[in-house]
Amino acid sequence: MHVGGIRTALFAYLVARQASGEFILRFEDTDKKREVAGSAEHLIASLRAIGIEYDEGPDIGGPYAPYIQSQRLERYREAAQALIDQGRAYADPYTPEQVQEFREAAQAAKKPFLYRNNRPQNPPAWDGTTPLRFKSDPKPYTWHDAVMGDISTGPEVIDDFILIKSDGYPTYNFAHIIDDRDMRITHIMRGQEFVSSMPNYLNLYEALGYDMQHTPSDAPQTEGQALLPVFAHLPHIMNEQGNKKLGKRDGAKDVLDYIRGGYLGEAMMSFIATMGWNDGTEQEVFTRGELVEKFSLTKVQRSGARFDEKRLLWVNGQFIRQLSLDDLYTRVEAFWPETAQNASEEYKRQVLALAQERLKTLADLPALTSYFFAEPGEDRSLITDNKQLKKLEPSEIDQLVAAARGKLAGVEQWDAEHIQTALNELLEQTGQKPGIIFSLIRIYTTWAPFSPELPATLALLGKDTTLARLSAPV
RNA sequence: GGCCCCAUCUUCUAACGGUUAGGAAAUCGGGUUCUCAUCCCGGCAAUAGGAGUUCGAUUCUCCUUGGGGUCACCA
Repeated sequence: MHVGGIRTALFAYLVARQASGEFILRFEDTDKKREVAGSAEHLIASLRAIGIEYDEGPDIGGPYAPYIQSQRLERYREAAQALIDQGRAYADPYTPEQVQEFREAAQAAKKPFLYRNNRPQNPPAWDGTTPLRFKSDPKPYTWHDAVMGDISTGPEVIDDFILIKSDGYPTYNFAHIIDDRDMRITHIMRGQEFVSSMPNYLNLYEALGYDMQHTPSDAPQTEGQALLPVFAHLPHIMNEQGNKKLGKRDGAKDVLDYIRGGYLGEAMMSFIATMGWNDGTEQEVFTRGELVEKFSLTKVQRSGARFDEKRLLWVNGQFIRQLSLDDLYTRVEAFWPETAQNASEEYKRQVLALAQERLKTLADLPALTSYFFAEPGEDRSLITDNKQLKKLEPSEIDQLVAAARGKLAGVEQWDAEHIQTALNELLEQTGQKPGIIFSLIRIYTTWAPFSPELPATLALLGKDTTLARLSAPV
């Protein structure tokens, strides 16, 4: 489940929460040929990881169970039969090859394909082994979309689409409408690609006896007649090149990949919500509570947004820094370097406190902290590439390191404050700049390209380790 | 090709018809006793083009161009 799909779910979730409504999860598993084992569990895990909770669903049940379309076939058959009885559905007598011929003929004539141009005069009774088609009533429609605004189309886009496939399963086009009615769905949010199907859906809603003038938001639910749900079609999230909608094939990572890669669920939620939505102020990151409070479909962008991973990285850093140390500690559990295995919890918490403002993702932890848990490997290039240190003779370096060791050995109370004092005295005694002496100590004790502030680092490393690393043979 | 939707910095975006067109990311400078990060300050950078309406258009209308979607026994 990539960010595009998650965003659709997120917006629906936010609208539901804001209205104190229910957000329900329904599996639309009517394409048995393309079903992927494990995808249901994966999808649920993705929703949970981002922090989207549903109130009714396949695994938790609810008043309109089952929430799995393959278990509701009887409902679709009943609804289909009602349509047949009304004369609004009929058996498709053609073979797939014949339909394909119609399609190619339309293409050759440079016209859009419409099945109804070949609608059979006297279709056979439907026996369930052929597709069942909707007998459309082509007409123009104008409707309101909560995101796109008012949209109009002509009769030429309405066709006799398939209600039930020859394998007995309904199409999405049919099943979702029946389920939505059964489950009293008030809001439909989905990708923009469904806009072009809307006229067909509207035609079916009308055949089903819907009140075409009102929606649940402007009219009370009436017993006899179903009301049209609110429609909100969301613009696509584009790939980073911006030339097509984001999909797995363009390397769109699964949201769980981001979680595994050290991204916070709430950072993902904030980032995803602000792709195509903002509250009109200059606020850049939002907590879930703020999103529920401030989200509005009317402020959703109508144009597609590109997926900008750099911005996600920044948002993630923002959230990491806002976490309490306790909270952060529980979240980084799986990200410690292996060498931290035997370290005490207290020690790890202190290391984490120093690393917190440097973490862009939780996965950065090992690179930032390894020298706190194991002897670092010497990397002389840190000295030879340093524009101040490379001017020094090796003997000068040895003298300065020895002086530092001697000074630090005399520190009685080993904490950041006393180390700082000793370091300042060392500066005076050697007459060297911080850029020389501090760099040297930092490099000898960590052998890392960067590390937290020196006094805190040494304090945490401990006196013995600090002195030992400063006396290592060069 | 028909139909539908869209169009502000590189990117995400703000702007009741009246603003030096704002913020954020990225990037480039500077500051915070060493590095990295944080934080702060500053720089760079946009209304696709053309008509029209209006005293005045990023904003309203039309055309052009560009982009996306769709035209499945997929959703």
